[in-house]
Amino acid sequence: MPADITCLIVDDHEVVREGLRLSLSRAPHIRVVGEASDGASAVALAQRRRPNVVIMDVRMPGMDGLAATKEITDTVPETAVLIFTAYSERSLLGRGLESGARGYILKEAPHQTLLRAIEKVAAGEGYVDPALMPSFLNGKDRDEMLTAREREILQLLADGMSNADVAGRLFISQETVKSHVRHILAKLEANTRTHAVATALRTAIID
Amino acid sequence: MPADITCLIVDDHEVVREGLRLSLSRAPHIRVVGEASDGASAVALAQRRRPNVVIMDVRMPGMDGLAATKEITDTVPETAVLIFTAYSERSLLGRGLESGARGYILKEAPHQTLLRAIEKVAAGEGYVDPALMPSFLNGKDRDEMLTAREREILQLLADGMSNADVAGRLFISQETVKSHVRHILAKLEANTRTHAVATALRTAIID
DNA sequence: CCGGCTATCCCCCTTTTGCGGTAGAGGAGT
DNA sequence: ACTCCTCTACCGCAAAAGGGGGATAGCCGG
Repeated sequence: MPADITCLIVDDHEVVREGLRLSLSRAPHIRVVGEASDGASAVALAQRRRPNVVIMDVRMPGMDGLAATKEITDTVPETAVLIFTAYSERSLLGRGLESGARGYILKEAPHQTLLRAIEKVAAGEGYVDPALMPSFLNGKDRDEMLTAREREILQLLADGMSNADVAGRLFISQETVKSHVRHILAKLEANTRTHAVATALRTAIID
Repeated sequence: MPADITCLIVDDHEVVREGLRLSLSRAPHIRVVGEASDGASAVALAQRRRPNVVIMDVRMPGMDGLAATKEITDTVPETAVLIFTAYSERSLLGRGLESGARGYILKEAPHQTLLRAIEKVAAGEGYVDPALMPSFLNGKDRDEMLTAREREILQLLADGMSNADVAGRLFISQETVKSHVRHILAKLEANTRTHAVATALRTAIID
């Protein structure tokens, strides 16, 4: 019989932390050892408590869940991070796993599924929500197709910058920006930069 | 001593419903009489159970929280709707109240605050989360400044349509569309349509 | 060592967008 | 009745964006 699984809850919404606490309290072998409502305190708490699993939201004020995940997996390697997020952020799966997360589960998952995912990642295995597998396998995991540079440019477009503005900001030629934009449009199957930015915001490729 | 407050929970995330159930179970005078995970079943349940209060999320698959709110306040006038949503959707406040909601509270609110809000709306009073009052009073409640037509056009822009496309869709002249777009840009303080769409998506003016 | 990916840059051309000003018709409120 | 707002529509012009074609250099993995 294994020891208890220690668990850290990270989410900026009080009500979600309550819900998680309630769900986890039903599993006798899981113990919640802390809660955080933003990335920075999540990292600090993880380093102090060294839990087996961190249940991590992505969208949070200040340091977001992906940055916090990278920080935690770098400094507390024995801790497994399970990303816990909404369906609309499904395209973060790729970057989530890149940043060191061991699992990825949706907020709409029933709690039995959540408990199984926690056990899996605590045992050193990976877990990906079944609802995400189709898009993952089809390579429709859209943000994976964008390079870091392209995401960076797309982010600036979302802030209303023209090609010239972006070129100035990144110290590159305007022609280069146009080139990147054309690639972004092709990859996101968008006709206009506006459409590309909307798609990216909707699937949380940028924010 | 008043009778119990009956309450319906509407949110598409299992974990949020759990959290609400837990929070509300701590208040002896509040009784949860139902749960729904989308707008349509929320309306059906409200009509059958006729609760004192509906705690309503906004973003949901299918019928959203605003449409459900309008439907409920139209058909079950004795029921008070309390909109319960995330900070990033703060600009929905105006439309929320328009659609008949009697209160508006943020998901990050501590549960005592939530309980107070429930009591207030059950008693026939209004409630607006204090965190939203500054933007409300300053008139920075951005989506209030956009007319219905402008929102409609902005929504189409977000789907990647050109002025000509929008004109065709709405059976109006392209010049008219340009006119609307200029007004939108001015109101949202955006330089480009892309910026306007990004702002609108970020503050949930459109989706 | 070579092929593929990435980032950079350049040309030309057409279409779209943004910005200025202007204005009538209809509705709501005072 | 009068005013304010909204939606509608037009003109012209300068800037920006989109689409096509290229090219070069670095870097990484087979």
